Amino acid sequence: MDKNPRKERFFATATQLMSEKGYKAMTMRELATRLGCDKSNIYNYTRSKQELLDIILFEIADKFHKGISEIEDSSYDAIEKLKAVIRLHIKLTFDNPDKLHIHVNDWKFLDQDRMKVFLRRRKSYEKKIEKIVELGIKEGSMRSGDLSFYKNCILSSLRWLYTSEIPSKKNMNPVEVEKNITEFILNGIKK
Amino acid sequence: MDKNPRKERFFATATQLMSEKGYKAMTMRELATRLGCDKSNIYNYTRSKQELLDIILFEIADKFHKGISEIEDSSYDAIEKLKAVIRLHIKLTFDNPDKLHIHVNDWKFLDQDRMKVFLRRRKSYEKKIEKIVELGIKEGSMRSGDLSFYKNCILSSLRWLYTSEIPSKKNMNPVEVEKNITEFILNGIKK
DNA sequence: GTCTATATTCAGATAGAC
DNA sequence: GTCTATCTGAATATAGAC
Repeated sequence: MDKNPRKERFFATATQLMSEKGYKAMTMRELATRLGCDKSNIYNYTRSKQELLDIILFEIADKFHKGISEIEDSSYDAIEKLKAVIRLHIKLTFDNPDKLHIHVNDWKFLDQDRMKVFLRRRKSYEKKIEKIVELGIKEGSMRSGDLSFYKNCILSSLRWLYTSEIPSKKNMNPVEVEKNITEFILNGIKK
Repeated sequence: MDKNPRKERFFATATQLMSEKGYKAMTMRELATRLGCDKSNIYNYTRSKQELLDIILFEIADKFHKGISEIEDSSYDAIEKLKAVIRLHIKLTFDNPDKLHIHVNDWKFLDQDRMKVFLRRRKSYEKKIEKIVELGIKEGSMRSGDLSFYKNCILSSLRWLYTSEIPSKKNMNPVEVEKNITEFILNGIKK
């Protein structure tokens, strides 16, 4: 993204700290300490704490949007589309564990206007998931039922990847995780 | 619980506000405003904001502990035990949506010692879930696989009930929800 | 870019009168 | 139990010298 290594280090550190503490509990003072500089220096890299949050949240939101749009436009059948959604989540999670954590926990601290935009995009994303399930039911490959309910179950099943503690993911193999989660969402736990 | 109606109203309001805003973002000032009194009055009902959080978290933790222990000690087979766990979650969620929300989001704001206790209990709860899956695999009723992975998938599938917005639950029927979630966890989405 | 110093706001909590 | 007044600390952010 940014080729400036100072700025990169700043954003990496800020993201990690915000993920650990949560937006409200993270302080610019603590961030400065971790960076090894004075608090005032932070404002060389960002205008405000709000802006920091905004950048992280919308970067991830954009990646989800782009990913789901490509899946939607593909010629896959519903099951293949669902598998691709799972793959998308796994990839984004393993590439940006801290950002995903912030994405799911701290959106409510955006200021009013930006939050509206954010929630509109999230809604749009969820609608596309429901469309896939709807297609699956029509194709006869998925159990019929309430679309919103299935959407919640699917997204929820993927969510523990980024709500759980980060260290636990360190020695996990993304390909293996993808296989197992796909199996769980498609077939459940019963033999 | 408490027969004092003033105190009950206080705790109900505090719980609701803490669930809405999150522990850090909730202020005693705002709580006072919502109660229609001065901020200093709050300290007639609780010693501190910390204590408030502590009470809510451990009340719910105890209910989970009691519930899972009863299930563990039953003569049910693994599938029936898993169904009972799902039922337990649904019941607790519909009875105390705000407390469950706090339980999952704000435990990290407990102070060190109490957090240790809290996490130890949570770990113990999760172990009991894994034991059930282990039993299911042994009985041949559940697909074999990593126990911790299944535990995460199961708990995650139940979690959207209390992370999602409260109003959306208003017109849901707990019995219907239980049936659908059970079906999803056991058999997945594929037909 | 780095610092010191500071402005401003707001938080949790307490003292003490009624 | 209720209030007013206040203490104390900590937060975000900025000004300005080097």
